[in-house]
Amino acid sequence: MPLQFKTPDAQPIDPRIERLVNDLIGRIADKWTMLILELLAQQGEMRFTQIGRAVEGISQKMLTQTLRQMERDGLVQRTVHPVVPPKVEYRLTDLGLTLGEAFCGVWLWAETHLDRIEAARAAFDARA
Amino acid sequence: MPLQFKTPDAQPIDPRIERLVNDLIGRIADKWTMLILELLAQQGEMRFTQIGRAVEGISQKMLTQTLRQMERDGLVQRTVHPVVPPKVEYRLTDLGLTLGEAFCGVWLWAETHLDRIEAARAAFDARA
DNA sequence: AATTATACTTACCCAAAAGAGAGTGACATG
DNA sequence: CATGTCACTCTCTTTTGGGTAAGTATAATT
Repeated sequence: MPLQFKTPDAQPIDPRIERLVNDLIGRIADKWTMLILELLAQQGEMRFTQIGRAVEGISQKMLTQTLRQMERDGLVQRTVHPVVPPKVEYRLTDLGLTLGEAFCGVWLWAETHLDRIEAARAAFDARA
Repeated sequence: MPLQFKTPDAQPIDPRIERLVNDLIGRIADKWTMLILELLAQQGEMRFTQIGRAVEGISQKMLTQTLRQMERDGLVQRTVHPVVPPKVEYRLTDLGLTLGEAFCGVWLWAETHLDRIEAARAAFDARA
């Protein structure tokens, strides 16, 4: 029988909360979500294609999908203006804004430690 | 021709940095990485199977893979004790620790706003 | 002589995620 | 009358993520 990883030997904090938080982190800690969050945090209100152009490499499908998820989670507010051609605007809710602020530290970290990471990688690859 | 998302119309901050940071975020904003980071931040040094038991649902494969990546990025230090049976210990580097701190805000946020998110979801699903 | 323990690696496979590309509706403009 | 715009949606294919199971090495235990 192979290893199984079933019974934890660390202290169980509060399994219910723990699971929910991990679940939430898993959903929010997603590349596109973080990128869009950053963008909207600094740009305010934006339209669909505007976001698409700004977030490099995202496909229409992922854009819609991510935006919908964020809307469902209460992070963005979606405003449809009933005009032709359609005009839909996205902006962070206050909940989204607070998440943006929480992520701020991560961005700063990334910017700050970019070269250390690249150096670490180079070193690692050289060793291997 | 469908939409293309090529030319940004927002101000280009510094495309090189921007790309690198996004890239980095993309690699770090991964479920397992974040979970292991959290774990090591609060537990200090841990062995392979210990981590495996503590991180619920992770398979050996993903554990090794994630740990290797983190090592490569300079986030964890891997110490092999040449004994039999093998003993390998993992701990965060100072770089890893700072990242853990940066993420701390996100965890707090998740814990704090859990119910608002669940409420938002319920409301959204009710509307649809 | 067989089993146990640890920290893996390798091979195989499947399902889910993501990308590419075309299509839609309704009006405005050339 | 054709073309373009916007915010999508739909379908198809490719890529990736990740699970399962087995194998490896070595020494101590039974």
